[in-house]
Amino acid sequence: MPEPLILQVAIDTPLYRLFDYLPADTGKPAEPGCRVRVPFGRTFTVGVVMGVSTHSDFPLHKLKHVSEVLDTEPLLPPDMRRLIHWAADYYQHPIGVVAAAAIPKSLREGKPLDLSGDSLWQITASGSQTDVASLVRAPKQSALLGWLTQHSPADTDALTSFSDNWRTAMTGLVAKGLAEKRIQPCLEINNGDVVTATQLNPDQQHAVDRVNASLGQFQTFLLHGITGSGKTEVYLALTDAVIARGKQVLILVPEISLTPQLTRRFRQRLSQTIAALHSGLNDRQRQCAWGMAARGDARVVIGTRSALFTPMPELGLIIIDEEHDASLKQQEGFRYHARDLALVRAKHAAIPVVLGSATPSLESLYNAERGQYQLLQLKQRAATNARPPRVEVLDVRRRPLQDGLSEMLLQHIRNHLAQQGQVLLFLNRRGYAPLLMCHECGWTTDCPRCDAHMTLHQHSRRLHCHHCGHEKPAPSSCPQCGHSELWLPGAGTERIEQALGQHFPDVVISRIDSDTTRRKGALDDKLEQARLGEARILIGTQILAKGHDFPNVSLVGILDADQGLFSTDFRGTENLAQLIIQVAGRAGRAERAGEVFIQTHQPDHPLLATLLNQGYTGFAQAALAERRHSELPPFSHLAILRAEATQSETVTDFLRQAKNLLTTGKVLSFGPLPAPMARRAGRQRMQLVLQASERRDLHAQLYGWVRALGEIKGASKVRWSLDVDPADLY
DNA sequence: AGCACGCCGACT
DNA sequence: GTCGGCGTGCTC
Repeated sequence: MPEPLILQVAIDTPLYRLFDYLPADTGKPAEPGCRVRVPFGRTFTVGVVMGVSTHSDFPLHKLKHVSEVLDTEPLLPPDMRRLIHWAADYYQHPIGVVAAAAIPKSLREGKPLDLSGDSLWQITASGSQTDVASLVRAPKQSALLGWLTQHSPADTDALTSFSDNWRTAMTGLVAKGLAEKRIQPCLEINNGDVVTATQLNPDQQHAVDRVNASLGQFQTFLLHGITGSGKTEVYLALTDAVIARGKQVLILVPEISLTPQLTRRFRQRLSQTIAALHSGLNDRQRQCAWGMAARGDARVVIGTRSALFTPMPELGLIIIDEEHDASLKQQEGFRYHARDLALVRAKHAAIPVVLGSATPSLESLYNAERGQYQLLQLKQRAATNARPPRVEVLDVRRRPLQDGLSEMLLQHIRNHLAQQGQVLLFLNRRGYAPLLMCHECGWTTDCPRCDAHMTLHQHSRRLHCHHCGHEKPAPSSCPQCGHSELWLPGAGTERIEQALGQHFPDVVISRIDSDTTRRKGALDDKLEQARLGEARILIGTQILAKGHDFPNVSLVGILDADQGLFSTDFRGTENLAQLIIQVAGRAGRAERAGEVFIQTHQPDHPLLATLLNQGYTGFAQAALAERRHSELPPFSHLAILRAEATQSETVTDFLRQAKNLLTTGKVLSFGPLPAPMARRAGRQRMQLVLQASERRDLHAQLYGWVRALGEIKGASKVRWSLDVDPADLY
């Protein structure tokens, strides 16, 4: 009797194992990498075959049959399956959940891979010659034809915004030969002229040569290039070289809208099929781009974190832009770091990786220092006449701040505006004021569900909790003592915008934060307005710090550096230093040398001093020395068990038992400690921090420990998650 | 995570 | 009587 064939299937469920199935009754084979529909519990679900075997640990008579094989060709090639296994093991996350993260949603749901692209409708030659008024008997068609003369070709989104029921009219126009449907491939190819490459400067050329010399083997390069030094030119030259060898290139960028910008630049320069994977795509476009890369039709993929999981059969190079950026680490569920996984993928594929940044992470600098990575430096600004900005600390102690702005800073703003400069102000706090306080009795606007204040949003006269989303009308007098004078300490972007409007009534001010850019396309509009110089003062949050080019900005102001200086997190100062350098890099990118002003109550803070006197590298040296001294990453390895429940005793109990389940002295544990915001959205949050000197000791412990956690009594009342290599301790 | 079973309270 | 509250157990 032949041994039964057992299919090992990854299923999107929080269980740390594969599920064994018998082949489909139809006899259709399911190779590893194919999706299968399977009976699971009392329902059906879609899974991916990760392997086949001749035996199962599960009783044979209890095995069910696969109900349908969804792919004839493997959807996930062997290297992707290997990466999924590796990641599930490293992050101690259920393999089915990891596999699900590697596949676009529509494919995860079992739909066939559809590479047909978007539908576009366009006016035909006969349509453009037809007098719109001649369609008197069909007013809807007449109107649509008139609209099409202006908007052809139009996609479904555009047509829907014209009219909800355009399809009937369109069918009529198509029948009359006045309009036609065309399929737009989901990959755009540059049909126009290719912009010629600019001459690389010696630093750039050296970097390109070094990476080119390593093609075909695993090697990590840290490309440390000051802002404006032309990292993108290096990426373009490398991509060109790799494509010329018949290989594909994967480029990862941080979240928040940088993808379109970079994609545009690549399309202008390379007449290549480029797939962009960013948040603006719908499910269809996403799976189409993914599929084109998987077939090898797309030679370049540019995307955010999750694009790391795009199958690319001819992958020759991975580039991680802004490798220090926190958005490369997923902060919920499957908490992977795309940069770290990229290194694993590159190692398996025997190809080089380039990590680019003006402010590399301390981990990467340390790896470069000890020879793990090759350091490539770009020290010259690429644009010939650009000069580095002048940085000045504004000591705001004992000087009255009006709505968060010092008189010194206002004076500088006046000067720059008078000289036709553009001003960019950065404040990582949105809203009008971070809280309201009663001058009489000290009452504050505490969130009922969090250990946090509620922020006043003046425009809507409402209080918002930025941590749980709770909202209510802002009171006009104190609800506790009835006093009518409520004090508004501190300022957010909304308040700065209003104050600036009073100081500079004739100047266009643009506020760029998540409140003003919620509408789709609003961010792009605002960025365009800023680039063109229509808005003379820009005030914004984090969004403004990320790589956008504003050639006319001559003054950059960091309104509250104290926020970062007082951060309790071990990466707090690193993040602040990166932010200051990144934001400062927005100043004076064109012909004008810029000025950067940092408002602080801590002008003598050693971090600021080191950063300003010795630059980012000097700061990094000092910060690494501090990390070494306190045995923090990269000099030790951390994992956090985060847990929350409605009752704090439930959480403490759970974490205490978890701590008792640790079996080795090589892993130290700290806690249970309350999370920095102990109560959030009505739930009590605690954590247990694990620390080990050796990575392998930590991982040897995690495997059994994580599986034992679910067995803890009372665990079902606790929401817990493990974070390996946490980005922060929050 | 879903989903269903199961055993107690307040409704037509 | 039964609708539904969420505790508990299971998923090849």
